[in-house]
Parts: sequence; structure tokens; C-alpha cells
Amino acid sequence: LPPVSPSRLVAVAVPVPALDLLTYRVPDGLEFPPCGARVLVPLGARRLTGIVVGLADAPADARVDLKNLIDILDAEAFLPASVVSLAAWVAEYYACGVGAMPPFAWVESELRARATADGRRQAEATGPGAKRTLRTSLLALLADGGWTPLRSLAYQLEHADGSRRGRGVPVRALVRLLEQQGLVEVEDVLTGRSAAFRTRRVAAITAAGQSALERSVPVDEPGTGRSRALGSKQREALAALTETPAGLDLASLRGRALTADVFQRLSARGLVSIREERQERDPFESDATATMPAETAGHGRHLLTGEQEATLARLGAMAASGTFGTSLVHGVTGSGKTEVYLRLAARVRDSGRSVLVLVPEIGLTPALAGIFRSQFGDRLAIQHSGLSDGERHDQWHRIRRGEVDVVVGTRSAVFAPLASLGLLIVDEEHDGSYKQEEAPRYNGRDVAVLRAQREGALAVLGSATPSLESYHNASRGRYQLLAMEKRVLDRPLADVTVVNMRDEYARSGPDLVLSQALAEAMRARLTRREQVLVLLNRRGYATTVFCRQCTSPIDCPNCSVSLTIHTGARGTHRGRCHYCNYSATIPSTCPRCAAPYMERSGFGTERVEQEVRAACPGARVARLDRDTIRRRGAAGTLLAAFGRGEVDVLVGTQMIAKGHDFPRVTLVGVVSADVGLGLADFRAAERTFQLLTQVVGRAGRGEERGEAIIQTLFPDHYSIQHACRQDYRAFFEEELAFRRAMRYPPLVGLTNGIVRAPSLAAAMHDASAIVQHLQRAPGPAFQVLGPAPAPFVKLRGEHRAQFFVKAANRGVARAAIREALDAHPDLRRRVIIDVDPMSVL
DNA sequence: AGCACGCCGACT
DNA sequence: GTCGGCGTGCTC
Repeated sequence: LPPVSPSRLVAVAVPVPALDLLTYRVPDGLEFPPCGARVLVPLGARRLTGIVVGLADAPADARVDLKNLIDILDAEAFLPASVVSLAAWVAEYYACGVGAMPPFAWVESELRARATADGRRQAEATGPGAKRTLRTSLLALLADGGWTPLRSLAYQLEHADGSRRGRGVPVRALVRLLEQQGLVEVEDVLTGRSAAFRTRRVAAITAAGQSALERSVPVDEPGTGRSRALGSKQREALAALTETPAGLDLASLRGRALTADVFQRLSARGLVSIREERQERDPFESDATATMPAETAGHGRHLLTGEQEATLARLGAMAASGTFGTSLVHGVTGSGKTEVYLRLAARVRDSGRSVLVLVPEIGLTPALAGIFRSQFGDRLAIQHSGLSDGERHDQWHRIRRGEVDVVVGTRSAVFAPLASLGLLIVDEEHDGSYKQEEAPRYNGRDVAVLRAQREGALAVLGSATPSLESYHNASRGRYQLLAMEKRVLDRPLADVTVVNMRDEYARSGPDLVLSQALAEAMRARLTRREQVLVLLNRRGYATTVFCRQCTSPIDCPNCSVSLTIHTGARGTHRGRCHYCNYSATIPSTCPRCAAPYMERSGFGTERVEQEVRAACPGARVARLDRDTIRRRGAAGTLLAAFGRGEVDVLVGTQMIAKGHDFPRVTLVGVVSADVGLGLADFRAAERTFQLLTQVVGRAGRGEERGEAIIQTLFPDHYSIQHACRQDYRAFFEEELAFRRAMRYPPLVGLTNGIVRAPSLAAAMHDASAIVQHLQRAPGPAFQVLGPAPAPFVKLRGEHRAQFFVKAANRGVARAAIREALDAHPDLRRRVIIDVDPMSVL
């Protein structure tokens, strides 16, 4: 039991991203709530559901007048206390409000309204021909008898009677006014996410129904006072129910002669009962995971290689110790890491502790989830963004109720409410998608290690191309390093050829996309009915359009980037901004100097697809990038089709390089290894090395030896050279030396601050106010750089200035940043603080 | 993030 | 005059 606070104050996390913990008083009539319980609290004009994080002291600022909790919704922890304190710690580390943390944000409530009887009468009195005011439109919307969420009202108003502009309508004020007039009632319910179970309506026959059916007597009609005999449909329905004693799911009536309406009428006469039953969705029914390869069934059966066996033994020993430790499994692509994870997870599960597995993106790599599914069956839960809110929540509640031993999920699954964790696995730990690029900007991998530490569990990070951070930790002895250097069945790594595109341009002109070597290799592989992956990490048809006379490119009006050319309907080309989605037709004459010499330059995946079709007539070519997978699950479908051999050549961005296993791919072509190398980002070389190594690893996973062809303008660049030789260690040493010289992570802790403002001058001004505050911090504990215009100085119409904080001791820097932000509350909304950034662009 | 408040231009 | 669009500040 928590010690009783003499002042009876609790710290509460509310689902408001900008807010930190708030303090509330527990009124005398209420028990003191335990940590992790949900509570209903007043916040401004709202009432919200929050989570108790712990006891609180009286706020330092005496001016805040504390409010009472309205209600306590759980007698026991709703979120495990371990998850609550983990999330609070993470919010502190990443300098964001606790309210933004996933486990707190998942608990929400919602205001809903409906018309009262008076309100309905008044709505009916206003005929359709009458003049529509906002007030009458609103009342009409609320008069259908059901509860309507206030947040959807503005949208409904906008679409209800065409001309009305619903945006900006003070819906809440209007509803409150109507409430005061007794025309509308308002309720505040726990919603959606936490109550988002899909329910099904199940009909069962009542005793009255049974006797009515048997004796065929007339039955009272509700409301009318009359009696009527059962109709034939109603008799049929009752008869059907006698055959299904467990009840009949009304949704299953679709396509049959009976309709739900018949049951509804019977229910009104008391002959049938209809109950709502909670129904849990199976995430494997949804298309995102339906495409899991069937060959995964073989996993867990065949023998491990010596290396796999040794790695498993070491990890198993660490896990069995029951104390915290972190292990970095550095295994080359195709070395069979997944198999080791699976067996390790089974061991830990059998010892009575639970397992959490993080993966970068399930939609792109369904194989791992499928393998775990076949091993753990319904003791496994899946958590990822492709699930609907309802599906996700079913899974979340199954975990919370302890019905699950193993969770496989993306980033936010690190907060899954698992009890007694014994093992956390982070697959492809270097992957950038572990970092959330919006608040809260946490890294799921780092949170996983932290959680392991707090719960005395083993953390296993795995990658063929570990992040500099993790490998550095391993070489300093903070992590245990386990290497897997051989591929399963001793399959050799691909032969890599580098093509110097300068020579190719000299020979074939500057407009060349596919070198002769790549085109010929593709044709050769295709005639042998093998498959090809072609990587270019840049979308679109062309990179820019510029005027040959005045050389000015066509820029996005909202962002400081030039428009990318995309192929639209009927082959027309449009300019599009990849940052704000602005789109425009490309003029045939220069908007600046009117010269009719507009020229395209650079190329992206669309152009590559076209060139591949031209170079390989008859080949089945498909493209996988963000533009082709708008629809949910489309990536999985396309990858599955490629896996079945229905596509010969798959062109795509980095999506095609993630951990897929396509045994028939024998050739990988990289159209330009240089995309990203020129970026002003300290991770540019690391990302290039990782991408090249990963994509080269896709070749030759079957019987046939693989081949990779890398086109570049910089064949001597160290990330390209080391990637060709698949020499991680050499790359690591060289890159670490660069990071040390430049004082970049992992040798210092880096925090990036970006200040947004209507003009660059204003952004610079506000940024320097914060920087000055930071520089006043005592001692040379950290270094502040900037402010300077950010690399994307304008984005979505806002101007941006940036600054950096570099510190050996992150704690000191964190405290200083928090203090500087607190000193400038007016800038809070416009400042982005990114602790341990993945990218500084 | 909401929500309230207050300021300003554009209409009845 | 007042409506309603938007910037600013606050939420224990």
C-alpha cells in the first residue's frame, strides 16, 4: 500500500501532450488511489481521465489552487506501476510533457451530446424549408436520438447543409448554451481507445418467446396496447433461436433471409433478449499480417548452426541469471538471428517470465511476427500502427489481463503492460524508425534497454549493421558483444561490383540511369528466371526542374526545397513537395525570366522503373515506395507477390532493403549509392553504409550465389568501400574517428533544438534567447552551438532556426534545457527539443 | 492538445 | 454594430 500522504496530494498524468504531471487533492470521501489507477480530473473547462503516477508535494508555485479529483475509476492499478514510472522517466529524459507518452495518451475521455425531448420537439418544429441558423442545424444534428461526440460536430456541420462552413464554429460554446436551455444533454465518457472493444449483438430467446412460439398466442404490441399474432418472419426467427441455444450473432445474419430488424422487434416485445458481447479481433485477420509467408512454419524445427547454438547458449545463460544485462548480437545478414531470438524467447517464457520483441515496421517485415505466431499461438500479442484502434486495444487489454506471454510490436509496444519481463529483444536495432519523429521524441530501442534495467531483464539488440552507439557501448564493455559471422548453410555473401558513374557518363552521356553492367546483369538474371531488386532511395520521376537560362529551380512556396517531379495520370508530370505535399503543374516557361527552356534533372524511383522496363522488355516490374503503398497493407501485399515470384524486378526505396528473405533474388542493383551522402547530417555516412550493407545482404539467400552492383560517383568513399566488403568493423573504426574529431555522438550526448517562427529573423531571435539562457548555466559542463538557420530553413510556411547542446553528462544538459524552456513559456509551442536525434535536418 | 479570451477586418 | 477568423496564454 502507498504511504498515506499527509496532505493527500497525488501526481497525475493527463493525456495532454504539452503538460507535465499535475497535482490534485484527494477529497475526503475518496480512498487514496494507487499508482497506475485511472482518475477523473478537472482540467480547465474539461474533465479528463488521467493516471496516478505517485504521491505529490505541494506545488512550489503557491499561486496554483489545487483542485480535487472528481472520481477514482480503478481500485487497483490500470497500468502496471513499472510502466507508469518508466513512461514518467522517459518523458523527463526527452524533455517533453508526460501527457504525450503513449501509455498515458491511450487513456482518454470524450464529450458527447444529444438532444433532450424538448430539443427534439424544437428540432421537428423547424421544418426543412425554414431558415437554417447554426443553432438549428446543430440541434437537428443532435436530434437523431444517439450520442454524438462533440469533436465530430464541426465536421458534420460543414457537410450537413452544403453552404455552411463548419470550421471555426464555436461548437462547444453553442452546445453548452443549448444545454443551459435544456435542449441538449452532455455526457463525458471514457472512450474510444480504452473502451474500443468491438461488440457484437447476440440474440437469445426468452422464456416468453419460447411459450409464444409453442402456443402461437397473440402478443402485446409495445406502446399500442394492442395484441397481434406473430408474423411468419418472427416465427422463423424464434425457431432459428431455439436451434442456437448459445445465442445468434446478429452480424451473422447478413446474406440470410432474416434481418436484425426482426430480432429488434421481437426484443421490443420481450420475446428475445439481445446482449452486447465483447468481441476480440484477431490482428492476423487484417491484411497487414495476412500476407505472412507460409514457409515460416519450418522455423523452430531444424538444427541450429554451431554459431547460432553458441549465441543462444550465451544469451540463455544471461537471461537465466535474472539480472539486468544488455547483449549486442552482431550477425551478418542471413546468419539466422531470428531463429536464435525465437528459441531464447521460448526458454524465457518457459521459465515463467514474459518477452517483448520490438521490430521496426511489421508491415514491411511480417515474417518475424509470423514465426513468433506459429511458436506461441494465442499466448502472443501483436502491437503495431497498422492495427485499427480497436484491434490494438483488444491486444493491449489481453496483455494487461495477463493472457499473453510474448508481445511483438513496433516502437510504442515498449510500453506494453507486461508483468515480470525477463527478455526484451530489439531486432534491427540501428533502424531509424525506432525514433519517433514527433513528440514524444523517444527511441524505442533505448527505452527498451532502460526498461530491462529497471525490471532486471535481459536486453538483446540485434543487427547486421549496429548503430555506432550500440557498437561503441559493446566495445567499451557496457554491452556483451556476440558475433555471428557465417550465413546459415554457409551461403557466401554476394559478390559486389562498384560502377564508377563518371566513366559511364563520359561514355554514354549524363542522362544515363542504368549502367551497361547493371542492365546486362539484370537481363542475364531474368533469362535464368531469377529475381532482381533495384534500390534508389529517392522517390519521384525527377529531382528538380530548373530554367536553363536563369538557372533558377522551381521551389516549393512553403518550404526551402525544390519540387520533385512525379508522374501523374496519363503520363503528365507534376511538381510535388515531399515535405508539405504542395503540388503544382510545371510551367513550360520560366516563371522568373519567361524563357521557354525548362529542364528536368536528377531521377527517382519512377524514372528507374521506366528505365528498367525499357532495358528488360517483357519483365514484370513493380515499384515499392511511399507513393505506391498509400493503402494500408499494400506493402505487405506487394512484397508477398514478389516472394511468390509474380514479379521479376522490384524497384524501390529503402523499404525493399529491410529484413526480407527472398531466396530467388540473386541480383541487387543500387542505382545511386550517393543519395544521402551529401546531406549535412552527422549520420549521413552511417546511414549509407547501413543501407548498402542491408540491401546487398538481400542477394543470394537461396542456393544460387548472389551478386550486387553499386553505381556511384564516389567509389572511394569509405561507407561505400566498407559496405562492398561487408566490413562493419572497419567502417565503425573510421566513422568513430570522424565522430570523435567532430564531437558527435556516440562520444557526446547531442540535443537538437529547433525554433519555428513566422520569419527567420524572429526564429533566430527566439532561438538566441534560449541559447543565451543555456550559456548562463554554470561551469563548462556542456557546449552550446548556434543559433543558426536550420538546414530546412523554411518548412510548411514556417521559418526555422536551430541550436545544439553537446554534453558528456546528459543529466546536466537535460536539466539546463528544461530550465531554459521553463524560463520562456511563451516559446514552448514553437520549440522542438530532440534529445539523441536520429537526424538533425 | 483543447479551450477561452481578446483583437481585428468584413459583412448584415 | 456583431460575426467569426486567428494569435496568445493556460491548464494542478
